[in-house]
Amino acid sequence: MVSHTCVEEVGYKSYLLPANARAPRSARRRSIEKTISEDDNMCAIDLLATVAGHLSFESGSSIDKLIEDHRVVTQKSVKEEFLEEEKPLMPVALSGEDPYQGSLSPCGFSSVITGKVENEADGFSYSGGSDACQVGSFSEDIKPDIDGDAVVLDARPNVVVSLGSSSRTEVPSNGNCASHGVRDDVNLFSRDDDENFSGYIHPRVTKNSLRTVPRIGDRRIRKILASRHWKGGSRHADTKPWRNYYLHHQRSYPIKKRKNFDHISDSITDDYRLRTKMHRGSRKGQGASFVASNSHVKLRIKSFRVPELFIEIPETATVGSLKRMVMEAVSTLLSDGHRVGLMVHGKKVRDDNKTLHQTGISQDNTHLDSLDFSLEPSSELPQLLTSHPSGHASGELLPVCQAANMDNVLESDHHDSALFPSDSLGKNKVTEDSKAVIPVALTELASRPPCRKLKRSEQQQQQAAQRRIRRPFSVAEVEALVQAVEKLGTGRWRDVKLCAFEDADHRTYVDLKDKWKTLVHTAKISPQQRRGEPVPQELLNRVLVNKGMNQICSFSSVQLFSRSFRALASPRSLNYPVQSLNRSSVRMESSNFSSGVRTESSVKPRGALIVLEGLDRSGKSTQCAKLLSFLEGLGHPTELWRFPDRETSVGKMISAYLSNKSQLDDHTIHLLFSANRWEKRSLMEEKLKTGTTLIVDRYSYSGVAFSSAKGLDIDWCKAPEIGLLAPDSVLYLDISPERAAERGGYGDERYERVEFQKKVADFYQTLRDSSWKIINAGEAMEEVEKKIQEVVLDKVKECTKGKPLSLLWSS
DNA sequence: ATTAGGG
DNA sequence: CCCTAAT
Repeated sequence: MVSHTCVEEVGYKSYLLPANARAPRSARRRSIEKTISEDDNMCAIDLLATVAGHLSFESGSSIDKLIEDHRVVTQKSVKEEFLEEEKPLMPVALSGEDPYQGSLSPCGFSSVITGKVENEADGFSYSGGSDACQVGSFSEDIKPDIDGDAVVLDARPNVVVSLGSSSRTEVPSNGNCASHGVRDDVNLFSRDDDENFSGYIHPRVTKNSLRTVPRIGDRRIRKILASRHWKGGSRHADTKPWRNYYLHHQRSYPIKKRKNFDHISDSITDDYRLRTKMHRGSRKGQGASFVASNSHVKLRIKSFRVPELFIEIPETATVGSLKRMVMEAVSTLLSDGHRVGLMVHGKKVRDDNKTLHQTGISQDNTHLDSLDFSLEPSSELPQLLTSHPSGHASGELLPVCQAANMDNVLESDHHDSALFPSDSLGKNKVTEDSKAVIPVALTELASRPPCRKLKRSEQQQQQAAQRRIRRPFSVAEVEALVQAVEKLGTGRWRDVKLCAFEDADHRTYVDLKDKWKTLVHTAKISPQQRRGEPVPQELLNRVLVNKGMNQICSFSSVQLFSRSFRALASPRSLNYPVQSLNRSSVRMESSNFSSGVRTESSVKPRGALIVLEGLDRSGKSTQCAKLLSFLEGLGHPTELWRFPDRETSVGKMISAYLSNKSQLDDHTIHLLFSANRWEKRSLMEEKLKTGTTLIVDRYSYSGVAFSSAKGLDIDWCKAPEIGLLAPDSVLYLDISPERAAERGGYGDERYERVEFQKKVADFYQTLRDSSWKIINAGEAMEEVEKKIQEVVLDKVKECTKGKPLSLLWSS
């Protein structure tokens, strides 16, 4: 019909609509079977269908013919450049002024109807305005005018044709006659919408339906501000042949619909769907008002936004062809995997699994106007329905569908589809009705084609089924997780899962990853800010120690460990070059440990080695975490370490011992603790030399003090520690054993523990040296924190200035 | 299928 | 916990 120019030439992408896109809309009645359970798409489709119907009508060609035409066009592949223009609104035939009422009453939705009516009335008014124009365009009357003018939208790219009134404005190029003509018509149209709708669209059916059932089905398309730009067009273009319309930017146009209460509308939609073959969704009710009784929410969608369409078409093209193009474009859009987007209070709701209630859509407090439906480009096809193919709840559906009301159905569809009150237009589109028009069965609509599905219902189901329940991690789980991460590092969640949570089906590796993420966060914040079951600080510190650890790191550690271990065994190997760590920051150090320590350190700024010591429960771990945050907050490279480091080979032995899985002689375990520090020595030196400050939770002093308290000779205990890096500062958190015991954690052997701790405290005293700073740990946590910060900041500055590293007890 | 991030 | 992009 219309010659099409290639859009491509223009530089746009031309899309051909799939021939199948439009199916003949022969079927008028909506058979349940036909209806496919679909989601949003369906709704949209329905709307489109309606629109299409109108268009075809206007063109005067029979539907079939239209279809044919479309095909032809498609095949020709024509690429025409058109700007699209408008879009038809679908006038929905309304009988009388209050079609709704008429229709409703039969259905029993009178109340609803009423509400709607008003709304619609509003809508009408709109239509009367500029918006109306578009509508008018559809009418045959208008055609002539349009044709004459030749709607040429223009070749320029990005011309947007808006269906709505606004569109006109936007389309400057045309602006002329055509537009004007259109407008005038529009007004007319709006009036006649109902009649036109019924008549035109469904000529056959129309007759009866009109009379008998007043439906409402008008829709207007308005242009809404385009808030979204998709690229969908291009995307689609690549993969699918489309019509010649551009979807560059799409804007959404809200289409207003009226409810169709009569069959006709439904049938139409159904037919359309069939035609288009799009089906996936079941139908949805049409604009609906919602009311909800029970826990059902009823929605009425008056309009929804569709993406913006760009069309290029030669001036010589006929209006009819233009309309067809638009129609096809719309159909294609709908069929091409677009889905309905939902916005609640301006916030986009992406989680299809959420329940309406969770989303804030509830019968009582929902302001329907706060809901916006829109068509969105979706890479994926409709995904929804598929999940629950089998609809269970047929019961409700059937009744609804059948009895009912197409209207209801339609409305539902609309909802799903997208209604959307554009901001400009649309807020009020959705209104609440006092009554529930459609009882939506939660059940699905699914498999069958229940006439309509409510998205909501679907969502609810899905949601219920999919949203997993929250299962807070227990301390034991956290420990297992921490242990696994210490072993495997981060970045291997699959392995972590297999390693520590193989039996916990409800913990996916993603969950573990997420938990780790939250643990790291938790460890960084102050205990006061934490919620939920408190996780032992000890574990959190281990989290901090291991955060960001990856396989590479662990590997390095192992290597370093081996090296240092060898070094320990035979001093000869001390000059073993430090292998470059995986990290680029680490440079190869050719110097051997000892020389490096003594001489090279002064050359460049280095990190400080800060050690926190103290009795159990003195607050070391907590303060370590705070100090870490503090230094990191200053932008100072800092890491938190702790001994024993259970990650190493020796560390595992220590772990086994500590967990009573192995019995070791006190001397043996002491040496293991010492070896554990030695295996980390080289890495420690690397870190310090490369500017990283290390905060170490327990160090040689603890080892010596505890072992000595057990009865070992203190000098013997110190021997293996000789040669380790000496801390730049030792912060001793001083607290009396009794006081520490009051903090809990000593369990039943309180007395024993206290006595032992006293011994430990005594040995600590003998180990004091100039690097020590005694901090009164009995003070408020904040005070302690503050004092520590002062001391550490000082030390860090000294080290930055080149304070040389020294060795422990070497001289 | 996993991972890494953002929500 | 979910969702998604990237791998």
